[in-house]
Amino acid sequence: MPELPEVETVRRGLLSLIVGRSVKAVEHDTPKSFPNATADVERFLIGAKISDVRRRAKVLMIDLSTDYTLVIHLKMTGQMVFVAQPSDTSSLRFGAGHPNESLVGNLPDRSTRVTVTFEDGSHLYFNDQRKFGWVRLLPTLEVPNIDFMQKVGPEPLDADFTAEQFAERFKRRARTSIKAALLDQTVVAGVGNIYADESLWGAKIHPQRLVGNITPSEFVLLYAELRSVMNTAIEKGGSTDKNYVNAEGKRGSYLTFARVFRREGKPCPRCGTTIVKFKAAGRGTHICPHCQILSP
DNA sequence: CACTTGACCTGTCCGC
DNA sequence: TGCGGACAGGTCAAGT
Repeated sequence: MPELPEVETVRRGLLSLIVGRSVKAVEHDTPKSFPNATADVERFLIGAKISDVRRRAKVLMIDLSTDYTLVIHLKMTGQMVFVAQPSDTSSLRFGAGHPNESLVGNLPDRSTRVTVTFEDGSHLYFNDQRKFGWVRLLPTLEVPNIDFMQKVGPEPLDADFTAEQFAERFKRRARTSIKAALLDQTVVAGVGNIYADESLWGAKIHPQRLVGNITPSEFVLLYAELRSVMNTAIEKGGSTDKNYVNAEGKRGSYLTFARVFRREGKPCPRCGTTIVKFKAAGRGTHICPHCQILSP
């Protein structure tokens, strides 16, 4: 579930919560979660001070004073949660469904894969129910060289990323569906299932339309909708369906504003037609069958 | 090579 | 109530 807006929300939270703190200890459950050698951890992580928190696509990067970086992918159910005190339950006072509702109880819990303890006694927890996510410790200079960074497409929210560049990126996937192409991280970075559906609805494009049949003006519309939807989602603190929480363990509220995602059976906000859900590009897909038609 | 499907996991929900 | 199976979706490996 963490897509670009969710990872960006976590990044902003961590930036104000952990920069300047020094790492005292690190624990992890399985090598899959944190595959680094103990010697590297001892040498480049323990005692290091957090200097910056960055993001590229859906990948989070925590820079250390040792010129090493913690590279983190949350995949589907990953969370990065900072807790000032182990017994801090102040965030639990909000009711269920409230935008500030905490979705995490006392940490660590059974989903906790990595625990970072800082010198001042505060903690950073990497929780990941389904164990798809990972944390790796790499030299900062080597991060751009890992496979994912070499292949990933441009950042859709970059100020100098134009609609023309956006359309150009899709030419390599002309024979596939527009939804599959949107989800392809090598075309454009950071788009996942939620914002693919939301932006296609905004641009009135059926997800199964072939890329090669999308007109230039439709690409301009899709570009604008994608950026608009993602910016709105960042403002709302991201989308929380089940697991996603920000750096303080709190949910995001974008889904209360979603137009089609998880709204099957409800009316399209534009025309009132009932929204339907089906499978496209291997994913649950939501459309308005009146606004988004397959053949013109 | 271009593209699609399955695997990786666990918790939740649905139907019997 | 219990139980099996479908489902959730980011990415990579394997298959068509």
